Amino acid sequence: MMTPPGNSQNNSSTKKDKPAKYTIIKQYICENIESGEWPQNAKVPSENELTQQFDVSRMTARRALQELTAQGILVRSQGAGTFVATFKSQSSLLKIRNISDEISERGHEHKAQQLLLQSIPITEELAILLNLKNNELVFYSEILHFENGEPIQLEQRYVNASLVPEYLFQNFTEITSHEYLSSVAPLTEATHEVEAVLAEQHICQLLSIEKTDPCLQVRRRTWSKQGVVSLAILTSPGSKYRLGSHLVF
Amino acid sequence: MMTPPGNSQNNSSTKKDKPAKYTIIKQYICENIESGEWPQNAKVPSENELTQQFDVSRMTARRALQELTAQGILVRSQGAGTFVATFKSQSSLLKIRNISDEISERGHEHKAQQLLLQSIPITEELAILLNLKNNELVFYSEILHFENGEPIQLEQRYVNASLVPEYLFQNFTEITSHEYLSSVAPLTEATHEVEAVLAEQHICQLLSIEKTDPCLQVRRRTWSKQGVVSLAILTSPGSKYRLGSHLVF
DNA sequence: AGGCAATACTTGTATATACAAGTTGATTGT
DNA sequence: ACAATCAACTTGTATATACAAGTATTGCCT
Repeated sequence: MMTPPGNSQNNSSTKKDKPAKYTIIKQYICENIESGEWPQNAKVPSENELTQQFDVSRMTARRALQELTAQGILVRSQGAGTFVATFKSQSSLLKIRNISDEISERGHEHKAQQLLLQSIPITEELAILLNLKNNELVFYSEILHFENGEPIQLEQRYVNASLVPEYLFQNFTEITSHEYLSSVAPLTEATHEVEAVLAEQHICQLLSIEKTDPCLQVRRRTWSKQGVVSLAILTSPGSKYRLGSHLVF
Repeated sequence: MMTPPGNSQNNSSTKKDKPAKYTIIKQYICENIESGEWPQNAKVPSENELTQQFDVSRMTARRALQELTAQGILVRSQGAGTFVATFKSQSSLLKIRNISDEISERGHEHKAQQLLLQSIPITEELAILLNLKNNELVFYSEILHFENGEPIQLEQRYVNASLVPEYLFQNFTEITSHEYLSSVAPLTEATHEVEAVLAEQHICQLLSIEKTDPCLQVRRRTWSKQGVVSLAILTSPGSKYRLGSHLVF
């Protein structure tokens, strides 16, 4: 009998084969991160150091670091070193931004992303929901277009201002509420907005978190010729669990 | 002025540096997939073939294939070859299953996952929601435990049966409704279930899809010592957009 | 024709090497 | 004291090689 593809999922609980060297190094790194030995932004051993510690070639040590980087656990910087990713660099906030890279990777030309950042009048409800004072909340929106003007994606984020590094603000263009609405209007209908606010309440319940819990909200809506695909995420930064997501075309 | 970390996000629209060789190969592969030249399950040129076509070393060709595999675009099988990933192998359904791999990768022992598959009485509402006849719907649940019994994750999936390959059924243990409820009871409270059903409606609105549209629903809830993190996804398989997500510890 | 073994091809792991390019800190000269 | 230069270290790209291990086909023998 021929085994159908995908059925060869050997139950990983009974793995007697000795693990590969790069796997051992990956586990070593993960254990140090999980135990708190290496906190956020901590420098992890360089390729050469791992080469000596584990008596492997540089390419083997490199593979471990590269795979953990692909998983978002580490961050590498040419010339500087490899570091434990921070919550921010692992969060949806940054992962969603990488969609821009994914698009260009597949050869599609797309306009430089249009970044809009502004303070908005905060409803009392929203302030309670995010457990924030007025000046601590930042509304952050981003639009991507293809070269022909076809909209790809609109993002709207309500973010705790203390989570946004100051230098990031310099890259944003502050616009008036009127400018924002006129640029977004072709994309989003008012009805959707209303529904989104309603859904907000119930997602909170679905997540089993109190409305007064501090949280990072990312709301995402993506357009295509076929229709609309959307995703809403609520992440509690207090927990050690990091919820990441990405969209693949 | 010192550049803060993360600010060195060179706008990828003005990249004059000639791309790396492995990048060119990646684009070549992506273009053939996007144009439909290489459909799902199509065999991609092997490492040796790419080596000759692009006049690079095997390791360079290999890197292109590996990175696209990490992105879920390709699927590799030792001895057989590299293939374009199918919708199923890219979908949330399979990606969520990989959480099990991620856990063991980080050195945590965990029990073999408990798989429960059963036909359930379908409410009329649910049948309309999924646009399915009675015998086409499959309820599929999965529970992960740590070795000490601490629950990690419960998944509940209502899936179009035609999307589930037949051979997959052989791996599942069919249990009675009573057995299921008794095993799930310690994990999920009734109140959460009620809220989930309510949220279902509003997520549908948030996604701007009709309730009669065929869709694949994945509902996920994850436990930790700190609290509960959960994610709900609705994907329209009719569109060419594939929505993937994963959870990182 | 059926079963079996050898073979060719594929991906997986691992090493060794070379140079390019970015970062950091120390040294040196003004 | 300041600035420029240099050296050391880091990651990025690329090649060449070797063997292990899984898959599929071919062809031989019964």
